[in-house]
Amino acid sequence: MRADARRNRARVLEAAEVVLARDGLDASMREIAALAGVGVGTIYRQFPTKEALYAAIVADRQERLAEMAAELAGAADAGAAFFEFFDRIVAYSTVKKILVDALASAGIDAKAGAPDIRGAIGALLERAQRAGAVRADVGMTELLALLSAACLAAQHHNWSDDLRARALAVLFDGLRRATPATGA
Amino acid sequence: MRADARRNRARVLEAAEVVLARDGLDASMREIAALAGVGVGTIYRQFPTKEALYAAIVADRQERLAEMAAELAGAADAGAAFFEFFDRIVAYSTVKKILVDALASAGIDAKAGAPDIRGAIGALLERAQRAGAVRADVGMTELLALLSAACLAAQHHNWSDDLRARALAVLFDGLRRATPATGA
DNA sequence: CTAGAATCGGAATGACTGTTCCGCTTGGAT
DNA sequence: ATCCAAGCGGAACAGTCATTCCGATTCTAG
Repeated sequence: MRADARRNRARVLEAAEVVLARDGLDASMREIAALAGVGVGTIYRQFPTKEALYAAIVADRQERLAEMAAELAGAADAGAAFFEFFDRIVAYSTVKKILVDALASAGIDAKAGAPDIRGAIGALLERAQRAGAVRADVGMTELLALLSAACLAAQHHNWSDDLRARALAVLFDGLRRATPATGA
Repeated sequence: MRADARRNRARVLEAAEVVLARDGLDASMREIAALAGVGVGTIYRQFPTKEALYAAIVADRQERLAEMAAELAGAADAGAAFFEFFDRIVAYSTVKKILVDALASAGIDAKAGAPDIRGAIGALLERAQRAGAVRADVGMTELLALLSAACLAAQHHNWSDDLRARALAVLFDGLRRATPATGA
């Protein structure tokens, strides 16, 4: 690979991340090319399609998520590990919008699969459920929906650490077990 | 107004709501027209622009939501009323955010004349807490944070009715009480 | 320095989009 | 039954988009 090609690849990725964060997934290739200071053809040499470009960015973010999960995978307290992972993702998402998009493609959008992330979260969930720390009737779909919900709100409203703690406390209580039937 | 025109207007509104909920902002007028079983020209006779069509749906939805809030304000079961209204708002938001964004980008203020949803849900919360259906240590701040989270996720991922029901079931259990000291 | 291959920019392509327009159809008052 | 304006469908227009393509440029091996 020629030196200028490698340099342009990096510039394109950097520009794409900026434009993606600002304009969402409707960002146009022309705009990314303009910000990177290259022609659109240059982008297509490295990334055959728009989805491929986004996938390259998302894959990087997902890798970092997986590392975070792996750290907690062998923790002694399965319940605490699960809830801490949840909390750390939400806290991090306040800073990184891209992470939210990564979660979207990993969990809810069944289109682009990310088995490593799903697997990592799934393992934490299953361990926590076996330990009795999380109710058994919660699946990956519901979990990712709620995790994504917290991330989106935290990012959108700039949740303070305090608000995050109180909001997640309520959510975590719901995740622990179904409310026993006690009227009302 | 001729009878067939009125009938087509209703069919267009119904179809537009379905398509917008499914495809988001990228929904095309052709597709709405196809689902409604009319030509695109028929839509433009009633709604001069795409934004006008969105505005009509927003107005229609807000009216229905305001009616429901008034209805639930005096319901016998304060807890059920609270949770039902919460659910309705989340369901409604899957459509509303899309529309509000579209209207905002067009410079139209969609919030003018909107019902005071914040005040409505505040009243419902207080009543539900007095009835013991919602834990007492949840304030409007936490409630709105969680409500916003659910709405944002529902918008962002186009939650199906089924997913919304299951995700909110967990959240509602968390809202009912702190983790029971005595398990079931 | 030179050749020639790798890489470039950006015009061209084709498939969309919202919107306009017009000849044909049809409701409903007479 | 007749009439005609209100209403209709969908082709046509102008713009966008992602993607392809190719002549011009630039890097680098020899």
